[in-house]
Amino acid sequence: MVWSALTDGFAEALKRAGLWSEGRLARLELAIPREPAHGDWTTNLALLIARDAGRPPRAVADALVAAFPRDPEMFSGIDVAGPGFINFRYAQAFLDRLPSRILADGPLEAAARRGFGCFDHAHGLRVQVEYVSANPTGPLNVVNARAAAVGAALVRLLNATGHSADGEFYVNDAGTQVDLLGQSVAARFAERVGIPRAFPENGYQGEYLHDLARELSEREGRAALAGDNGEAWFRNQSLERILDWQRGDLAEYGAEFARWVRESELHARGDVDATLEALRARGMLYEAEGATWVRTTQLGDDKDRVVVRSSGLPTYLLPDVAYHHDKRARGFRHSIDLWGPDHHGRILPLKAALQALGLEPDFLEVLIVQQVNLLSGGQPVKMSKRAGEFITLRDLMEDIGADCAKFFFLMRSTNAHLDFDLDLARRQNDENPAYYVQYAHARIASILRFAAERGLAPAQFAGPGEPGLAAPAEQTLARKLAAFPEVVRGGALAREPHRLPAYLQETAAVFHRFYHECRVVSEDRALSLARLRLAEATRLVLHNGLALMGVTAPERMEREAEAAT
RNA sequence: GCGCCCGUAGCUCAAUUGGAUAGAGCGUUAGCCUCCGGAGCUAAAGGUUACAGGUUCGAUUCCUGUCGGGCGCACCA
Repeated sequence: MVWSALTDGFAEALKRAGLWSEGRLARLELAIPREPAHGDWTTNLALLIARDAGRPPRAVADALVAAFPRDPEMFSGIDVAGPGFINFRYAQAFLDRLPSRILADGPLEAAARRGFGCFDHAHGLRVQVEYVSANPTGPLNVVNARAAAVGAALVRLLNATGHSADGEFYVNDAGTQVDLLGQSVAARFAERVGIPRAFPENGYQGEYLHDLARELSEREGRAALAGDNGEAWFRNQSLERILDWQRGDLAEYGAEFARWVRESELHARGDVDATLEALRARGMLYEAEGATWVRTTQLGDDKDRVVVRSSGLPTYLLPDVAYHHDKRARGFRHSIDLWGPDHHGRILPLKAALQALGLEPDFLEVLIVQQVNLLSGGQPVKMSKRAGEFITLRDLMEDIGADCAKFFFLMRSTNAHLDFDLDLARRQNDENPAYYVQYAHARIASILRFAAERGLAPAQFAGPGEPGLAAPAEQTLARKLAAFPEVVRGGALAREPHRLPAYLQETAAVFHRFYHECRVVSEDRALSLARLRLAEATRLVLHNGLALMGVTAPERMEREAEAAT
């Protein structure tokens, strides 16, 4: 892989040039320049260490270039440019061999850390990604859908880059929200069977409450209503059913979770109490106004937080701390949590409380998944959370399909608001970027079928006389394919899955250009085989990129009912 | 009032963590199907990166302030 060759090369070059230090190598940043004239790879290392080395940037760059170990099979040119950039240019032989190497690496399987695009950057670092974690009080909404797409993609990206990452879903099945659910369903049920019962203030609204009430057995429900703890029965019955809905929808959507952890487990196991005592033992608690507080201000929070209310019940914070402590105890070295936009106020308190418990300051990383505005006909789709009327994950899957939904959610950076154009997503034509990428994949599959009918397959070689990739469109495409591992590495490192769809759209565009300029299957057998391998390598890269996004890569695509018009 | 996110082409968004001449899609305009899938391609037009300062070799990116939009600021989650 090019990235590791460059990294190793600079370690060697720094030593040979008498400029070695661990810290300088750590500052090495390799990038693929957007301007082709600046080569295929570039680094500003000389600019960064010039001051420290006491020499002008260009002199440092010249020294590094002179000392850089040459591999003519990989790079034909290493140049110093501008104020001191070092630019690398691929050798023709490297580009010619690239398709074969990509095909040898094969399909990407993130969980197995295998395939073209994977590289062991992290040596199995245990990372946990907690995402969605919706309350079990209703169907999953569009922000949940966005979080599901992003979280699942992050898990795959992390595994592809040598982390050992698991997805996890935290179920808030204790506390006031699910109690309120129980009260709401109990009231709806009572309504159904003709027993007067007040609907709770701020109770949950929406059609699904009636569905739940209908599903619950009239016999058991009536008995439960009569008992003292009727609401607990309704709460438990309802949240299990809602959890089943959520699990089913997420599985269908392709978001996988290694574990579903319940808040109630933490209470039952004594983890919450143990956390409280651990905080107390560390001198981080105090009593005031009848409540128990944790000294988070000592660790960067703007106020201390209540962990046990004057009623004796814990606030949300305590089980949250217990949960994250449990993650650490299970061997995860890092936790990436995806939270909704209305929860950013919880970041500082939780981080501070975890430190109060002795966890590393950077153990927890929180990504905010920003809100989604659904647009239809250029207008926002009206949703009323109060009335329980909103578009659900299931609605989205039925309307535009899981592939398209995931592609759209992953197109934008996670922490920016997203305007989701439903009309565009519904369109099955070239304006829809999801189809654009999938179409390129299907088109290549079609070319391969066409070639196979003529006895040509990418695995065949014409022999020593086989031509290289000479046409500009071929070279542009090969260079684009070579960039894929770096997109995966950068996307994982920056937690930015949106780089994948952007790259795939570019790759598809470059392929289409190649297709128009270069006839793949022709009378020239040797040339046909070389181009067929390039096309197949492109198909594999598109497949691998889509796989990281959780989007299918179809062999064929047919439009729905358009011939009729 | 305080905190977080955002402000880039008519619209929706990128810009490789501070890099070299700010790029795509949609929309607009003008073209390309005897040939491997036209769900495709080519070209044109479109910008004082909200505004004003600052930091340095270099700023869309970092800092300060102003303006505008969103979300928080509980002994709910």
